Amino acid sequence: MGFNPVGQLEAELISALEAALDKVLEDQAQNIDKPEIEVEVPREKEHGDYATNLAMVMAGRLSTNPRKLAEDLVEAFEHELVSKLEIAGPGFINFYLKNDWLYQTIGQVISAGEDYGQTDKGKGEKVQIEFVSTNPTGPLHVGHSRGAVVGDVLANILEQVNYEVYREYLINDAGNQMDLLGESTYLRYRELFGKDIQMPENSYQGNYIIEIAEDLKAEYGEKLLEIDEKEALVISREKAYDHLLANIKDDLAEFRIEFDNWFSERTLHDENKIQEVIDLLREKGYIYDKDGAIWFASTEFGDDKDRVAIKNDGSPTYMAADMAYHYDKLERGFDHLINVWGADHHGYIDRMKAVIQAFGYDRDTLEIIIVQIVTLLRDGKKVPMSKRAGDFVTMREVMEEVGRDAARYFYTMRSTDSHFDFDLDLAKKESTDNPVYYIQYANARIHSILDNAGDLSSEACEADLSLLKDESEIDLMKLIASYPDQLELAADRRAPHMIANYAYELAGVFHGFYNRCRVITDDKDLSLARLKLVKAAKVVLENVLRVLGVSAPEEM
RNA sequence: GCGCCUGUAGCUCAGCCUGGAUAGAGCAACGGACUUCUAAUCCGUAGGCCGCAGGUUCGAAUCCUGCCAGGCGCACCA
Repeated sequence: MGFNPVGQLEAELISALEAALDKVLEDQAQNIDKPEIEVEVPREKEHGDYATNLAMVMAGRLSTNPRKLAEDLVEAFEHELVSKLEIAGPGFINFYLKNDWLYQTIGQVISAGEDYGQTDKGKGEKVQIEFVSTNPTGPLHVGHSRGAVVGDVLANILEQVNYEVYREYLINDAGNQMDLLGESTYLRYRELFGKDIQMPENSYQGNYIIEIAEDLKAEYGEKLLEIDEKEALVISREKAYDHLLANIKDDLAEFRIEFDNWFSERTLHDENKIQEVIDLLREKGYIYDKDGAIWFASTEFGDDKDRVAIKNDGSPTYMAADMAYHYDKLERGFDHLINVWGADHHGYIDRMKAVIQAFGYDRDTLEIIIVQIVTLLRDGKKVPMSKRAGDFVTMREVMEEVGRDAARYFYTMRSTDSHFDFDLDLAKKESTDNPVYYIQYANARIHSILDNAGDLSSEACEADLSLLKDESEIDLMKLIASYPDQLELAADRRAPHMIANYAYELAGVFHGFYNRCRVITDDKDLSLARLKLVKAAKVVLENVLRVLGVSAPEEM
């Protein structure tokens, strides 16, 4: 575990540069602070495989000419993989590498197979990631889908680089939203028997409520009209709850999203956890009484204002339940907590971090990832989604309209910071415009090549890769080699879209290679070498698609 | 009013955290490539005061400040 060819190469270049710098400084008998040395891949290919600005940074400190310093550094530099050094521009040092490291890497990629991409960056750190966590009061809609996919893919990425990831869904199954759900269902039930009903202003009015009411009718007949209304409301609520939660679970499962734990908020109430947490915080001095309510002094930790935990009617706020829930998380021994929230909850961050601090943990133990809103586009126009009950597009509808693969890819491909315009027409298109098909088509082409190669492909492992010299071959090898590094970066930045973009780029480079370099030719040695490269590309493409949760069809 | 996100090519977006050389990609437009492993592909052309104004720096799309515009929030709702 821990195979990251690009990361390793960069580390080697940096230490070789450091050695060169030491040599130069010693010659000049200088004693000066050394900067953090960095190498980067230049934008322009003409600037080599890597470049460093070290000479320019140091020149300032030594008050010397950067180009002169660069010359000294180049003179002192030594690394077996570097074929050529060049000084350019205001004092950049450009590195040109021998291809050997690529040839070596390709072999390692094939042996690693589906493990390729795994590194030890996370060192087994235990991370809990909580996402989706919607009320079971209706089906998941498009707004939830983005958070669902982002959370899932982020979890996959973290797992790849050896974080021990635990996925959790908090079921908000307590409080007055649930009661309202029960009431809405019961009213619809009464309506089925011809009773006049008046749906309250803020009730749930989607058609799915009527379906649940019909289930109730089928199961209980008129019985719920006859019994005590309180009891009937509870039965209605529980029926709706079971039904809707099952729906949510089905939808997510079909979207290839699985959780390690479904945490019921009710258990916190039933097991008196909320009171326990309030007592604990009161002991610490962060709880006080005012205006008949019980307050949490979140301003002690940077929140805008203090927050009510127990209302003056004696019932806990959602905040109180969340406090108890997060205390429970912390007590379970995770090293780090990540919550994926919709943009409409960003105002909640400070108070939740205050909670974490009040419990005596570092506020950064809890990390909130905010996912910006989604707009659906059809025919280039926004699909209207009013907040009026029932008037929204569900996650299932989108999934069924564009397919799971496209839906998952689209929800992943943009930075979570950006508002996202989901172009339904594009996602459905089976053509070059659609990034999902573009990527999957690359995979299908790989399979086609391997099929055509027949027995030849089994000999490919022994191939002499030094025959691979075409620019498109080198580009492909480089991109393949960078996969573990990309995963580490995406994990670090909590940026699943980087991996979606990587997959797209990989497919693009592969298509370029495919068009330029015919794999199976009369030249057997070259054919074998290219087959080996194709096999490595297959490994990475399949791995990255697995991380994205997108299928890799063998033919299209 | 306060907080968070966004503003980069006609459109959709990368790049910004960690400053670097001529700012990238896809779509749309235009021009090319199929007797060849899948043309669902590839190659090329054109397209930019990186929202505006200051500042820091040898160097700013990137860092800092102010402003403008759009979005989302600012409950004893969840």
